[in-house]
Amino acid sequence: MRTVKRRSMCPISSTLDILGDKWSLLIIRDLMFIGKKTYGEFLKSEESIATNILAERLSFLEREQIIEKTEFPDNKVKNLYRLTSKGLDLLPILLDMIVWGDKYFKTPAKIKKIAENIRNSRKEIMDKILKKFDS
Amino acid sequence: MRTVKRRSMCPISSTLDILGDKWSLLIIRDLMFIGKKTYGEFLKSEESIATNILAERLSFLEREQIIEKTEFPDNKVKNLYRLTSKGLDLLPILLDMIVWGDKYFKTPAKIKKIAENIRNSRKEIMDKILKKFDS
DNA sequence: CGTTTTTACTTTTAAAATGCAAGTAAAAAT
DNA sequence: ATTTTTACTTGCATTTTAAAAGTAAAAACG
Repeated sequence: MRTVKRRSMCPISSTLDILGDKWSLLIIRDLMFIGKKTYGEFLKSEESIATNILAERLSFLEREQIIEKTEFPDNKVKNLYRLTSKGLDLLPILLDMIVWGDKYFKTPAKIKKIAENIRNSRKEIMDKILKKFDS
Repeated sequence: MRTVKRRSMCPISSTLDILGDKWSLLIIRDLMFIGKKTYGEFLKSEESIATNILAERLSFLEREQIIEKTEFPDNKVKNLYRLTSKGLDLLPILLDMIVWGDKYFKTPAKIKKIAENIRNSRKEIMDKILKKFDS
């Protein structure tokens, strides 16, 4: 089981201790923006995460209380993952990454529009996305 | 030599293709907030990066044009690293990580104040930091 | 009701990345 | 002339990641 050792008291360092890898924030992206909720859906993402890595990351993020796992209604084999408030608080970081990534990489026109929208109306976009997760 | 393969056209994924590890953003933190500029200074950071990893990351970030290396004035053996505008554009991400990390980890009082300051006056703080790098 | 399919993993093994310690080479300081 | 500083590189062990195959229980199907 993966354990977390904080390398220092620095908040940036500690954030990276948990999220500093190539996959964790993609899972959170899928939950935050794409509406994915199950293991099988995460597995189908374009970036092709390996199944053992996905399993390890999901259980780690759950242990860190960034996501939580619940049962799917009327189905005992399917599980439903969702962001906790701690996970939802990562929204600003993801939005900044969209803006930065869009500026320095070639992206589809659709994404360019989203990035511009974030640059112009960050607060409104944040509220709109968070509203979807109101419980 | 480390090469970058984009896993997808997603800007978040592409950002992580470059910065999705435990060290790169700490080097950028040292440049952005701590005023470090040389190999030896980065090496002394509290998080104890290994010397070969530091060397690899510096050359990778240079190749990605996030930092640039110049000669130290009046010293042929010392090098001076600095952020490019592409590197400076990572400031929002780092600020968000300070806020998130501070919220969910125990941090020194000094950092708590900085995090609150970022939450209340994000724009002003950004301008202030960027002004230091005006060239 | 029996068989197939779906779902969510786990296991195995190979490859790559990271970490640690020691070594190097040129310039600067003494 | 010798020592120290600076910026790395090299070799090797350990850890992490990746790819592929396997498992087990529930659900769907005929």
